[in-house]
Amino acid sequence: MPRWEPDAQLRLETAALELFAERGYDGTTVADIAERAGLMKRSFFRYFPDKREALFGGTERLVAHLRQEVEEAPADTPPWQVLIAALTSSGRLFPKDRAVAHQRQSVIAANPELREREVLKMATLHDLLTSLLAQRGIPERQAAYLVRLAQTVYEQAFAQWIAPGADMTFEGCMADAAAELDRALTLGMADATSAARRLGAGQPAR
Amino acid sequence: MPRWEPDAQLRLETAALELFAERGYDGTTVADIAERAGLMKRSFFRYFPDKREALFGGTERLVAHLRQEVEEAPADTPPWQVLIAALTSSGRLFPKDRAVAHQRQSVIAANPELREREVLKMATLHDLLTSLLAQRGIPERQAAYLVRLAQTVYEQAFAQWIAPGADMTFEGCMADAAAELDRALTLGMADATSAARRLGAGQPAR
DNA sequence: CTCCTGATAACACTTGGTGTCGTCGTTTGT
DNA sequence: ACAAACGACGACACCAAGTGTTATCAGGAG
Repeated sequence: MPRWEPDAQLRLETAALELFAERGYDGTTVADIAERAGLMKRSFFRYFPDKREALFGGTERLVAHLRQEVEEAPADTPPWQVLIAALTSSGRLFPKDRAVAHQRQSVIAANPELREREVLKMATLHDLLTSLLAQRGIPERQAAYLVRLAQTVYEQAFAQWIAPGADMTFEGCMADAAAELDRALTLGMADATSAARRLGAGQPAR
Repeated sequence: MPRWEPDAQLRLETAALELFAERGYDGTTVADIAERAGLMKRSFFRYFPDKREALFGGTERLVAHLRQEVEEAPADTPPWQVLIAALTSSGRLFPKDRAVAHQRQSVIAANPELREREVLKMATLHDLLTSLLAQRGIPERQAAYLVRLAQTVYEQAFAQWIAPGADMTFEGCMADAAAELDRALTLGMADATSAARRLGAGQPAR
């Protein structure tokens, strides 16, 4: 007979999400979370470096997935296609139950500290993807642009997928968001100093 | 004769930047900062909501500047041009001494907590600019894409401006970064589902 | 049976951050 | 010119996040 219940980390994650939803992030102490999970406050920090991380457990898997997808893509696949494919397939890592994802997102949106952490995760992902593209021979600053754009598509798609009501696969949401990007680029940059004019006029600058 | 020295906030900001550079962010307590500024720990929190904010004092001015620039732009100016113009002119708010900006950026880069805050500030700016564009009639999701792209140009330009060695105006850096964006869009998305193809075909959407 | 390992409780401690009150120059009103 | 309200700060108490350390006890290896 084991001395302690198994799955301590999972219990902590569940307890944290529940309590944040019930009382808010600020209204919940680490001791509260630990107590609901049947542990001591000190044990919480053996599983998570800080209080926020209890909500961001899935990040390592996402990082691993993206790294693998990009590294394994054929060398001649255009970078944009690599990014979109990797991000689209990462939808497999999402919880089966959209409601869980939605609740988690609500909790994050309700608290600046949590938003801060989420945004940092996206920035970390940005650095990762940029360096992976750089390894494929894409100039680093150009890679940075493509990654940022792809991440924004991803965020928009995720928001749409989460939304209650709409009943789409994540893949469908990604396709939608990418189409919207098309419109934004043609509409927004139509007569700026930028891509649209050069592409339209066939006149490479510089 | 005043009872206390004036400019307490400025003294705190200076002390914080110095100490973070000397001993690192973690190696510096709020009491240390307050002491160097000739105040008590409690007074620090009368000027800043938390320890990190001592490094981000300029944000309110930046927000005010961007809001004003976007709101005052003629209604028929294309959104991309509005964004780039607003961000470019915000270079006027930077410290005259590039070395100060560079040191500040080094301190931020050296600490995840500070990076977290910086990235949150950018996200806040993103929300602001997106809603300002939405007020101008740009569909919100398209606005989100344009803003993200413009912010990335801004970041790249700032990094280049900061860099020791290169001696360019911020305006010049923005132009450079925008040109790099051109190349990224043509190169990276050449045969994706996206804008480049449609633009190349001379087919304005909408 | 004993030793070792690993996960946990228990406890002390530092630091970020807040509430509160008293103090005393400064400013305002008359 | 004088009193009252104001404002910035010191001083102190307090809570919660996060860390270091030690003791405890299950199960596995020899």
